[in-house]
Amino acid sequence: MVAHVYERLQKGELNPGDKILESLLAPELGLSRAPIREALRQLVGDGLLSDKPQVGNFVASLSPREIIDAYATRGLLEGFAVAEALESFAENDLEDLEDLCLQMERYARRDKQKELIETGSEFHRFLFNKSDNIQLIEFTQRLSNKLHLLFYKHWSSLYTAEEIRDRQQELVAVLRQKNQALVEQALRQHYNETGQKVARFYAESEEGE
Amino acid sequence: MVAHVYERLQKGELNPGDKILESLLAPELGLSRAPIREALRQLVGDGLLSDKPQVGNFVASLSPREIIDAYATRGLLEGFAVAEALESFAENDLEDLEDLCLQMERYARRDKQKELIETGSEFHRFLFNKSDNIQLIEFTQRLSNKLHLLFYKHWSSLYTAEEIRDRQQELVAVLRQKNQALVEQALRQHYNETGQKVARFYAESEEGE
DNA sequence: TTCTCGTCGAATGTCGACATTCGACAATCG
DNA sequence: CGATTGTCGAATGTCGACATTCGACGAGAA
Repeated sequence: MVAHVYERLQKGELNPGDKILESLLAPELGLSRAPIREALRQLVGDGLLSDKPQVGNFVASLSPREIIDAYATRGLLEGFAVAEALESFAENDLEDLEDLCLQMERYARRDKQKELIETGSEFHRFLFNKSDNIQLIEFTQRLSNKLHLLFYKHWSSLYTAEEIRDRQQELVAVLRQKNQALVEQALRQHYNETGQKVARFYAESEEGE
Repeated sequence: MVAHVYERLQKGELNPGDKILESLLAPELGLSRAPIREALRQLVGDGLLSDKPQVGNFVASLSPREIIDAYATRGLLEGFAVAEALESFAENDLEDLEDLCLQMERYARRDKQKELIETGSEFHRFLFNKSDNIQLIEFTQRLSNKLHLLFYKHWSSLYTAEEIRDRQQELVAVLRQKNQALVEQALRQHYNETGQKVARFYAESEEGE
């Protein structure tokens, strides 16, 4: 199943560039190669793996530029989605979002990496939930999977607890103004900053190998 | 191969909702079911087919709403890509684009459907070529394939020859102004209009069945 | 020593057959 | 007569084996 490979990727047992041997995964999961191949194809479609015909599947390895671009694209999509659904954010929705900000701060302070990331995902899922543009949702979901998995390990070390809280709260504050263009711009910048940071962080950690 | 199914879809031999029997395609192409399944998975990933587990693959059938959303998303992506690369459009690039506009008008007048569509694709490919955001390019390519194939038949009957020329020329005129926000807005509107029109057209042609 | 060529192993791509599951039809019951 | 259930066919999902191709290793020549 694809969930198994997801886990392996999260646990860091598989690093970017590593080759995925279907002939190893198959007996490991007690399945034949056919369903394994299907799962791998799906992961390739999600951008988590890259496929070289007649050679094999490899864990995707993004260049700093690709990382930045991927985050920028995510900001573009999410900014548009939220701006379109801006009207449907009621005051109590915004308060829920602010609660999530504070919760994230608490998790960040206590080094609860897993819970922090999960709450962060929930925050953005909440933002997106109001959108009903299926196409947009699908693309964003894919990007989210991709980025989430590739940088799961680093996420919690990018910002301090205060920065996390402030950055998220700023987004909520922009939502309150009910200005579409502003919301788009804010989310783009939000993701651009994170993209830059991830790319830098990633480049440094690659140097040490 | 996937190209074969593409053709069948273009020729209208396969209509939205139709079931794709892999056990029919396999002998037809002289292959076993394994490579057929891989090709179908790819088409599902591109959004051209939908997959119901344990049931089969079907030609994707979009609701008017999904059509509108897909075009809106395309406008979002292309608008952003072109706006980002706005600086790199030189005057002779713009002139090339204007030539393409006139060529489209000629093809439209002479009912050269195939050439018209191909030139239209070239126009937008040209717009996109300056972008180097791989993630953006990939998403747009997918959307392009999807929309192109599903509405190939109708494209040439949506606008008159003059409308086609004017609409494209207006885009070039906006490019000339070198204003990012304006470009984004223009391309979004461009695709929104087309999306609305395709959705209407499609809904009407569905009624007659 | 270094470059080239040939061989070999291993992993992917493909195949045909089997198992499983879904959907339709029909017989039975209320 | 209508609804429910059981049966049957057919298509998908899965499997193990074979064919093909790529990459590495090693031998030989310059």
